Order: sequence, then structure tokens, then C-alpha cells
Amino acid sequence: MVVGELEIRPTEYLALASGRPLRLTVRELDLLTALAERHGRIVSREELYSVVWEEQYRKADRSVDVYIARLRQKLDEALPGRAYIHTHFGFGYRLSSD
Amino acid sequence: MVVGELEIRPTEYLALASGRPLRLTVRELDLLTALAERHGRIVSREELYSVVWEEQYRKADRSVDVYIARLRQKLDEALPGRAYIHTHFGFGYRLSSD
DNA sequence: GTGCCGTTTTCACAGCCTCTTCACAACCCG
DNA sequence: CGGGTTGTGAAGAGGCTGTGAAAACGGCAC
Repeated sequence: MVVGELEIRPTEYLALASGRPLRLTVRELDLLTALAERHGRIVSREELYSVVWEEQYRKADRSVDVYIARLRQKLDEALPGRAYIHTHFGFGYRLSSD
Repeated sequence: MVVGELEIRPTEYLALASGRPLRLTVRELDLLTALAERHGRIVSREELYSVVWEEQYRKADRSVDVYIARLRQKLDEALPGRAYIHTHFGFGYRLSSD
């Protein structure tokens, strides 16, 4: 699965940025995978939470936001200046290479 | 849902003008969706308010008017010169492509 | 069991964005 | 004209998001 300079191989628990492996935790990789499977689309917190955490989203839960922040940090370390994860206020997040 | 050069996909939180995504807020998208679902018909403020705000319309509330103005601005940026939202004095608003 | 260590979850606060309301201008119609 | 209706910029309040840090959790070695 490829999005811009990102390549994700969920079956190998592996994510690459410009060919270099990212050091991600399980949750981080699951979240990135969920976004990558839906790249270009806006995905709600509800959908992300239900897919990654495999349980009903409790409103006011901030887990998704916290992990989005961590992914952004790691992606920015690997690929400075690129903005892969976009926030859509009131809707959710979107992964894309532009 | 298509009206002229507008395409609206509420389930994806997305509205396109000539294929390009519009940057809308939640309320703006809800209002545009409500108008699009009724395109070609005159829709009263009461109806728009009850659908989008999900509560009883208080007369003299100007929220609908303010959001119509914002939608017009954003639609005109995306599709200059086109007039999609028409005012029917004393009755309400109507969305159409002519 | 106990201690360690990396991960996950929760909390708190700051900053930002949107929504609502207001005020005044412009407009419509008798 | 005159009175009601609509257009719209601006501002404050409230809600949403970003994020560092603390607390809770869980696996592993001893």
C-alpha cells in the first residue's frame, strides 16, 4: 500500500518512509494503516476508533487525536516538511500525499 | 447528488464544484445538502432550520441567512459568476443550476 | 511475586476554528 | 417613500483540536 513516499505493509508490521522503516508501535501502525486504506478520504474519529480499537467510540475520547499527533511527529522526523495527515475540523482526518 | 456542476456526498463529508472539493464547515455542508436534496424547489427558513439545526425555528433568527451568504461566497469562489442559490422574497431559498 | 521498561490511556491546558449574534446597509414591494 | 425583509462584516463565546506529561497497563526476566 503506497501513499506518496509512504509504503505500508500491514502483514509485515512494517511502514517505510522513502524506503526507510519507521519505528511505530502497534497502535500507531494500525492507525496509519486504517488511514492509508482510506487515503484521500476524510475519515471520522468514530470510524478510526472502531477500526483500530475494535470497540464503540465514546465521545470525548481523545485517543485518536493523541495517536494522530504521534504519527505526525514520526512522519515529520522521517519526511520533514511534508504534511501527510490533514485535519478536517468537525469531520475527522485525511491522509494524502499533497 | 448532483446539481449542475455541484456534486455533494454527505456520507463522505464532501462537496465538489467542477470536481474540486469545497472547503466547507459542518453547518455549511449540512445546509448545502438540505438545499441539494430539495433542489429546484423553494425551501422556507423554517424547513431549513429544522433540518439543519434540528430544533424549532425561532422567528427573527438569522442563522440561515448568514450561512446562505457564506455558501454563496464559497460557491462563487469555486464557480465565479454562477448563481446557484436564489432568494425568493418572503418565502425562502432555492438551489438550482440555472 | 517483584521490578523494569515500553506502550497505551488519560488528563490538563493552550490555541485555534466555528457558530451565533449583533448591527447596519441594502433591497423589495406596496 | 416607508416598513418589513434580506445581505453581510465583525466580534465574543463556546466547542474542538494539538500536545506534553502523568498515570495505568502488560509482558518479561529474575
